[in-house]
Amino acid sequence: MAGRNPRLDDVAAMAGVSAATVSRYLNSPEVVAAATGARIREAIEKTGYVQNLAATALAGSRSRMIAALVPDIAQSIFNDTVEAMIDELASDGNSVMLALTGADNHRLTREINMALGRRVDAIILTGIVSDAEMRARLRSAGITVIETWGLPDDPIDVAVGFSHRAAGEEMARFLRQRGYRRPHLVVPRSTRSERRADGFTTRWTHDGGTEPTRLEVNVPSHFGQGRLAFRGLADLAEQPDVVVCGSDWIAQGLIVEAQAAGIRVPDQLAVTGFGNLRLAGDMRPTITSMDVDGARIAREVMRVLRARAAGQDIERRIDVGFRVIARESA
Amino acid sequence: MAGRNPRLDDVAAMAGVSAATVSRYLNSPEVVAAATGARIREAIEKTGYVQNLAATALAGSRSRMIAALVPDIAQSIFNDTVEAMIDELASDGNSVMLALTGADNHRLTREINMALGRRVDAIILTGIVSDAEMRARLRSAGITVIETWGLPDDPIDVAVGFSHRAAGEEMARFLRQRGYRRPHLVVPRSTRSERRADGFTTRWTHDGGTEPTRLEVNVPSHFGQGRLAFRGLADLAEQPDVVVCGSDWIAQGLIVEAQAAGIRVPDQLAVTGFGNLRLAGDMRPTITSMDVDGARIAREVMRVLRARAAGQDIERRIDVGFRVIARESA
DNA sequence: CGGGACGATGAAAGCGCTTGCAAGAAACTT
DNA sequence: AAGTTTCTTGCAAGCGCTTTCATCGTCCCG
Repeated sequence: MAGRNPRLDDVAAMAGVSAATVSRYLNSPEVVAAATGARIREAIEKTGYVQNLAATALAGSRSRMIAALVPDIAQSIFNDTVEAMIDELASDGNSVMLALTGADNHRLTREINMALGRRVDAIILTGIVSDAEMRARLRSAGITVIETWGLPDDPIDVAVGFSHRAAGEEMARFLRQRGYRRPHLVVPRSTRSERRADGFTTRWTHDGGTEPTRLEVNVPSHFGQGRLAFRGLADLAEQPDVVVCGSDWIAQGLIVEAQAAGIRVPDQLAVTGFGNLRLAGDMRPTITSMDVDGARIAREVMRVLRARAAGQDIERRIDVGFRVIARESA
Repeated sequence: MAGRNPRLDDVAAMAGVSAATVSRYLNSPEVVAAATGARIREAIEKTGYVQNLAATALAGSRSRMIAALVPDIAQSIFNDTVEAMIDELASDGNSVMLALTGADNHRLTREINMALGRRVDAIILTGIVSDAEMRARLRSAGITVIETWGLPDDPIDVAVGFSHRAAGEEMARFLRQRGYRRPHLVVPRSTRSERRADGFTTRWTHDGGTEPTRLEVNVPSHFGQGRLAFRGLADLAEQPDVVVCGSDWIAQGLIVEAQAAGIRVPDQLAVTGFGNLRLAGDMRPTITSMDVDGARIAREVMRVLRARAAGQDIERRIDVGFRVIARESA
């Protein structure tokens, strides 16, 4: 074993047992005799042995790797969820392959293939896989596939999320009840945001309101887009009394810009965000937002994963809901 | 091949060649004859073959997996760098194992072991590995280890970053030159931030200033801590004329809170941040900050990785520098 | 037209681990 | 004391790929 990494054999030889026994000790210590276990432990210590997990994955049925695909992490509403999941997965002894899919389909496809190639135990998706062929492949891959944040009618395997359309409707109901008349929507170009905006519009007009005006902004959404959105208001024929933003960052930027222009929020212009990020409660004024419990999503994902690992059945659609957090800005 | 994933053999059989040839086609298409290649391509298509990368890693010398260890991603100054790196690595055909180490050493150790076990080709660290034994293990692991953001005198392998001490000194110089007299430091409890604060203090007092007051805040730093920091000012015996914040988020929170209290920034109180996040340029007033080119760090990391893959030599300490971005807030 | 060079391919030996099967030892039973 | 169980452990056959070495044509040149 000079010059190379110690292997199972080396440990076995030193402990005076076979490789099989060492393997058993590693995977289920309780099946080897206590005395033998002690010798093995000592040998591992002495050799500095580190199990080669590539070999383990190949020989065994599980890789203990989970792929998480997210659009981005630079500034993302998903980060809390992703962070919580990675934490939990790590303490269960898994590794997480994080892949960024951006907005385009091509990268999603590439990363799914990569994950499949690595024989991950599960794939956690954020964002929608629209390609039918890919959905079929994932479905037949024989691994756990969890779609998060959205809640499709027919998930690939399991979905953990909420209805974005319903969330939009709820916001419309809330603002209408507060007496606002003329909402303006700032909508990031993502399927989810658009769905919320559609839900809002449907509900608003259904309740007798006039069709809300709408401004589309690029993803990922950030502070600066809120500023742009504020300037965009000048172009509108009629001024809105409330701006419904697709994210808290946009709301934050819009508020700061409005204040700089001497406009009082919410007296002269109300603003709502989405995501209930920490900053929403910290801004002055505090931002009315829509809360989605990212940590809850992470917990449910873990529950699914653990149930699957234990061979138990699990529901296919898990609704974590949402709720409006009424604060000062609207 | 009924009921199981297609293997190299299946493809080989269908294409009428040996497994070795298919393997060659996969790894260096140019060495197999064009006609053979076409047949193989077709067979891959038909079988829906996906290379088992666990087996590839075991048989070959590389795993094409890179481990990236970061303290957190929920709200982190490193995210831009991490995102850029993951992107680049993916387009080079690598997978990224992302692990969160938090503030405590225990998780760092666990995740390094996991990475070593997976036989990753390289480990990219953010944050300092202080444990001498772990440094030794990493050093002797025979893989590329890149420490980022910091710039230790004696890197484990390669370091890409800048001197936090020097950055602190530079900020002191800058503020002194602007005529400020009484700085107050808001310092997140991380080695890097503390080093910058120390650099600031050293330089400031060396130049004849009085020792700056200092408030420590928890990591990860965020908006809300800026608000707390502002309230903390009331407890100071003498009011500062400039608050030097450990991050742009803190600066942002502090500014918003100060404005809510009717204090004009920077006339009555100047504020500086760190990181030059997008929001720093977007706030009103815009925030004077310290720019570290996260994308540049990512690029340099990639350069190191590619040089190593090509067997070339590379310098051990790569200084990406920093610079003060003077804006309205100070 | 013989011989060396070269290009394309196959055979087979691993890479380091897991796991089904079987056997030996030890502990109970009757 | 012989027959059963129950524990422990070893043997050996993979898991699906890569890679060295050897083989077999072809092509080119003198």
